[in-house]
Amino acid sequence: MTTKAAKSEDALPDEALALGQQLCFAVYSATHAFNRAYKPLLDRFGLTYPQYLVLLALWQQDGMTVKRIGEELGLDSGTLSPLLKRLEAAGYVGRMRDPADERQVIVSLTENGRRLKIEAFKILAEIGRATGCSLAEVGELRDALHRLTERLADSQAEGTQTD
Amino acid sequence: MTTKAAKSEDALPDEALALGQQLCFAVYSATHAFNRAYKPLLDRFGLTYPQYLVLLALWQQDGMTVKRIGEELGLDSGTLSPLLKRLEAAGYVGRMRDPADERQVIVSLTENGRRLKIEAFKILAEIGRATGCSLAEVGELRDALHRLTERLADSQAEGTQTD
DNA sequence: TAAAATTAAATTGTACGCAAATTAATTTTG
DNA sequence: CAAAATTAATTTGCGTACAATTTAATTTTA
Repeated sequence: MTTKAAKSEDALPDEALALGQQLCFAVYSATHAFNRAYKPLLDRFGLTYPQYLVLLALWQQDGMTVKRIGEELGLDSGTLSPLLKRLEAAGYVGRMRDPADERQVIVSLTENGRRLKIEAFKILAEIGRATGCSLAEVGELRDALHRLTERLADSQAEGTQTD
Repeated sequence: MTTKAAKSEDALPDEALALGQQLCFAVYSATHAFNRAYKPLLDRFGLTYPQYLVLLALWQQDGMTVKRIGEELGLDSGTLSPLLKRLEAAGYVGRMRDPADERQVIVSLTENGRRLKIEAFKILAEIGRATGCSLAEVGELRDALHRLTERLADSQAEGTQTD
């Protein structure tokens, strides 16, 4: 009588809570695995992984504002402000107030920052090798994750509605 | 002559570096999306997501050592020690030195910690809804991520070899 | 068995990541 | 056009993460 779960309402078995069953934990673990894989490759340049993401964004489009970079990466200025200062101190980017709107700060690659792009292709290849995935597999998994991220964000937006 | 990329060696196009193309960034973004989705659900209990992961682990197997929990979650004692102190302060776990080996600290659920497990099923259901994935989809994506994580970890191990 | 090596946690220092408060500049609007 | 509202960055405070160091306990081994 006491052995079978409480309310039959959900009927979720105990194993449903196991870490290995959780998609969120699989994502969380993969993030850490990527971080560890990138670390030795980025250490040579004194970069952290989030800093590298900012450079990836700037290599595609130089001269973005802090806000724009935040939109690209899903980070807020509270995270980016100190990070960008470190990137500046490392000599990879410069920051200057937009003369047309002094509230905004424009972040631009330095010569060193631009030069680093060549190295990024090597890092990319190295990581690609480490994943052991075909381009097709990478593409599928990436797209599935993007859809997942989108749905999670959407459901957040719903919960925020003023009804 | 100057327009076409440098060494034909890799022949990776510029777009290969785009954030949207990166599997690592898709994983990174999904992690943040999960964190944001969990936050309002966990705030009610004064829990962070990593703290919740520790509870998930303890609900499966109570009374683990710090090291064992670290192996389950892929975290080291530098992260877990302060985290577990907060879980203790919140009244969800107790910590005590193993009398048989005073180096080890055994972490056990309190009555409140055990009670919370019921709520976890609701959180699980809520997140499941937010992902908008079928059980089959979740399973596939999760397994693909586990394989990816494994391969990344393996390639790390290789790089550490003393050859 | 005493010294050396190993092990488990905790601690320290650096860097995200985010919420909330602050500051400064620009828009809105009354 | 001046006050109010909004916006962009910065700052502050808290909680991960992780490397490196420290402390204490246990094993190894000499």
